[in-house]
Amino acid sequence: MKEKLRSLVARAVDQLGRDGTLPADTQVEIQVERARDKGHGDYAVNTAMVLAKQAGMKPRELAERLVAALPDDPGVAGITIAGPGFINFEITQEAAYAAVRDALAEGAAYGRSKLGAGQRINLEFVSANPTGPLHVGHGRGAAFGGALASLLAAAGYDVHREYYVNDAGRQMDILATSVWLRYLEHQGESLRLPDNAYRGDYVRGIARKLAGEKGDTLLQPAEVVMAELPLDGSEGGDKEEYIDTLVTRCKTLLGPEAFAGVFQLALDTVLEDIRDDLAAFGVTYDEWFSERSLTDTGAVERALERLDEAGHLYEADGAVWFRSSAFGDEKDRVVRRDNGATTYFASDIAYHLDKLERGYGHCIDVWGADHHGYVPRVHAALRALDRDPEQLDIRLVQFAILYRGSERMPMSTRSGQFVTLRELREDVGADAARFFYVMRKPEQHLDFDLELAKSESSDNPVYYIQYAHARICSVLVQMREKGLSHDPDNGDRHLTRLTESHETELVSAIGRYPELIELAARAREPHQLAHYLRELASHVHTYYNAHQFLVEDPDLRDARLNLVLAARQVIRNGLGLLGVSAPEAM
RNA sequence: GCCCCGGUAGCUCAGUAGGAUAGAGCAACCGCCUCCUAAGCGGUAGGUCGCAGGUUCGAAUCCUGCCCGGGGCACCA
Repeated sequence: MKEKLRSLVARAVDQLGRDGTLPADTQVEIQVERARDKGHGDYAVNTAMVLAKQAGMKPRELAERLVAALPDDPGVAGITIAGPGFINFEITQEAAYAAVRDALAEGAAYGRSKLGAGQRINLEFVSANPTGPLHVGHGRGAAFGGALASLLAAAGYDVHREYYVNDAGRQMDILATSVWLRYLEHQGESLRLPDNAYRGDYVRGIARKLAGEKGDTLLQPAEVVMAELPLDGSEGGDKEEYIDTLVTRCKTLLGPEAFAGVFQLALDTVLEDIRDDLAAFGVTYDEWFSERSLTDTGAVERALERLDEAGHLYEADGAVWFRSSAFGDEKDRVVRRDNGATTYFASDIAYHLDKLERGYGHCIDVWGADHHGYVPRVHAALRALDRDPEQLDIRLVQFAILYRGSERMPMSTRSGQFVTLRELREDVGADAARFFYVMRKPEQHLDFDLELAKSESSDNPVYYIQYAHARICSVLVQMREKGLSHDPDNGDRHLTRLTESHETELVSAIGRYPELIELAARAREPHQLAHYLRELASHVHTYYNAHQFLVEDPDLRDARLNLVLAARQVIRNGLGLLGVSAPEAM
């Protein structure tokens, strides 16, 4: 309907261009909006106000000319000019009921759009280091990314969900070392855990697994392992230097092969945990992309060569630097350290180049807000490689802070006292967790109230929406118990019986769903869907309280059932995109 | 110091590429279950949209400056 109105107005503008009211080559983006106020009809167009200046006449006057030039359309019931020069359209009941018809006919496909036209999008999200279980901060990225992926897919994009696995580098070495130290403990050695070691319980778990597989073959006396180390941070030394020394010693004592074994066991265990965790959260991936593979295949070296050939690399202080400041970054960045190893940033350049070369014209990265300083350098790298930085859309997601009542929950992976995503799921349930995470726009800090998420009350928006769905299901159960049946075709023939204000509003809300999918997808804002669903549920509850659906009159009854079943379909579809279930009963 | 995000009702937040009288939920107060699940509904009350300028037919929305809160500024990942 929105599109139809747009084309009607476009034709009117052309017409005025031909008769000289407007400049002949007038170009304007015609904005058709849902009227916020019922008194303003169903749709509003502001074109007259936008073009008033060019036309050299008052907005209302131009609006009148436009209206006069509008072609007739059977879906339009009335046109009025209001306010400063809005053209308000009222659509016919028949056109409005089409939403109910479509929702029932299209079912799960209702709301799907061709907006994306099959364009391939690579959506990378979570990508947490596999150094431990996901915590609640990652949960927001998972819920947001998962919902955005579904939303974009519903809007007609070909979405590829990807997790970038940081399976190389220092942090993973530290994890492997931490596992080995716990293993030594498990074998009866007593030693002091470094400040910077990973100390969560899961490390002990991996250590036990290691002991189970390797027995005491990896055992070394604690005195040897801990001999002549520098001072640790808490001892007045440098904790980074301390842990690095220990990592090096670990590699030496174990030998490259055994160390690689410990490393791999730690990686596989943690990654499997993450994968299971996300799957239970309703988030799945098309690809788990290994950072290490970029080094193994030489992709990192190739990327650096390309930068070098283009003259964007230079040496200083024994390291190789990328001249990112020439491409909008605040300073240059190291891509190869003085010890010869490439940096994480170098891998990231290769990774993003790889994504583009795999044929994704558009890439979306979902990052934690703490990585925002990293954005300019990645864009700089793409620019330096003659790629359009617009192709990489980086969405930053702010922190989620957990509260239990008024108590703020602490979080720190290193100390091991974080609240894991798994714990959160088990506490409040996956449905509530996913909804709460996407309810707020991503730029907004999220106060996640555990008590509220768990409460089975009207305070809780998840249950409110799910309840609307369950109530409709329950009506059908009641219907059968009363020995009645529903004839959808008959209902369809009598949709015009739905004239109550509660009914027309619900019809209108259902009709808005496809528009909302496009809007939310375009803006990459799943929270719009969450808010819409709350509104839709509100219409359902209001209607439910105001009117009986299972009335005597079979025509009216069938029509009402068509309406609420259409609403149920939209709730189901919408919740599905957010990864929230739509229970039949509660 | 520089960069990013936020500042809208007592609280938590929406506000759809600047649009008509700024909206929800919670909390507060008043009502509604012999009737399809009260995990619900109706009503009342609640606002200098952080502050000051600017842009224009029109600004919570765009621009500039300032104030407050959160985060980030590694040869870590």
